Amino acid sequence: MSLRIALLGLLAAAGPASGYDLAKKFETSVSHVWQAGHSRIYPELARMTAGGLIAVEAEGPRGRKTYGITPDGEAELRRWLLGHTPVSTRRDETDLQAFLVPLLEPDEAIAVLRRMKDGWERKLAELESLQAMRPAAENATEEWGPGWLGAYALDFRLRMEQALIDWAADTIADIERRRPADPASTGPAVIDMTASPAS
Amino acid sequence: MSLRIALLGLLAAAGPASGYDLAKKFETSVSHVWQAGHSRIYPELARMTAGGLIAVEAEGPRGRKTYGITPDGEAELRRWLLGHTPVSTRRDETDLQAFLVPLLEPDEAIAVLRRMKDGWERKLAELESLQAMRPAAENATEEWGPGWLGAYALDFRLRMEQALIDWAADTIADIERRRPADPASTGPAVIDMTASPAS
DNA sequence: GTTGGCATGTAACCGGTTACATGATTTT
DNA sequence: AAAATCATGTAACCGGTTACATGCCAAC
Repeated sequence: MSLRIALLGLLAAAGPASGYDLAKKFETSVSHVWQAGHSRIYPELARMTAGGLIAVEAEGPRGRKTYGITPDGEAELRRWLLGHTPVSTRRDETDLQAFLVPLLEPDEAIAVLRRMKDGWERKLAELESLQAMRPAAENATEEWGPGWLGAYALDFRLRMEQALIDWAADTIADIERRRPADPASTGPAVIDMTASPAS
Repeated sequence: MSLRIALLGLLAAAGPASGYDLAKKFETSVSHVWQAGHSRIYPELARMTAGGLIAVEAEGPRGRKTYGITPDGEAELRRWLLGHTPVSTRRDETDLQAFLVPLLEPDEAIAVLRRMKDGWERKLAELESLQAMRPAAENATEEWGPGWLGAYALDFRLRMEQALIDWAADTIADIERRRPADPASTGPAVIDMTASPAS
């Protein structure tokens, strides 16, 4: 259902668009928040048209179909936004890596965490440059409205990246603090299972 | 591939277990980080056994099969943890909601954000109580090892929840600041599309 | 006239969820 | 004897990814 909502949201906020347009928006603006390829978008648009949530408003050159949101579609979108309790089915590989990283030797764990941190820092820089690009009007006194779409989400993502970076830094520091000072103990890189034979 | 890694990780950290045991661990300890139902776990265990990553170590009462990780399995796990660059395919409905919330009227948006914040605060409290329950030994001077599994992940999740709560609080404040003071402008609850007809 | 971007779609596959299905053992 | 829990599996469905397939139009 979420792809449907994302599409309705884009049509509501930015006006009529074709499947191609929407796919490109998913690649650019929305990509930090949701991803979808055209191969899922086209069938979904067809189903939504059949369901009366959107309608073909115009047909263009290369078989281009421009879709617009219908009142039914707006109602559906509103219902979701107002009534939907977000079921947070987190399934990010990063979480899993955070969970399993203690299985590695300290030096290895630190190396892995450094790599993760580097990636997040690059991502953060990218998002910050995006934020800097936003027109000043949006940062100032402009009134509430669809133009704001994305500003809060960007802030949201920025905070997430920052939290990830902080976690990595603190975890690296913690491992270094605990690491046995004896260099000989940095032994063979094998998972040690003897310490906890059972749960 | 990630379910496979999660299963290998559990077997490496906590020793041999049955599919049933693993499914229960997914419900409890791992659930904050990764979810999987038994209907995916059993076939995956079968495939991993066929691939030599795990092996049936014992058979119990009700057809119970206890699996243990093999050297090949450990190697696979290590390879993933060391070499895997996390492809962060975030697809959390919360992100989407953050993105679309400006489509609502200020009052509505605030109500939605408050609800989200409440949920995260409950989750945070739950995680904090989990953290408090951890044996003191783990917080002190214990050496690096598989016993640490979960402590960093818990910290990770705590930081995420806190960042979400902060974002919601600041966003609510921002909307309130911008909201037109005139009560009459809190008009019909319809998505206004006139302000931005095209991207 | 050829390259590149516009534009739409389908098919195979993969991983996850929900529901179906069965039966053994232990506890009350 | 009944209920709860242990324990394993399969099937239908759904959503997403990758790859396949086609063709139009504009620019160089």
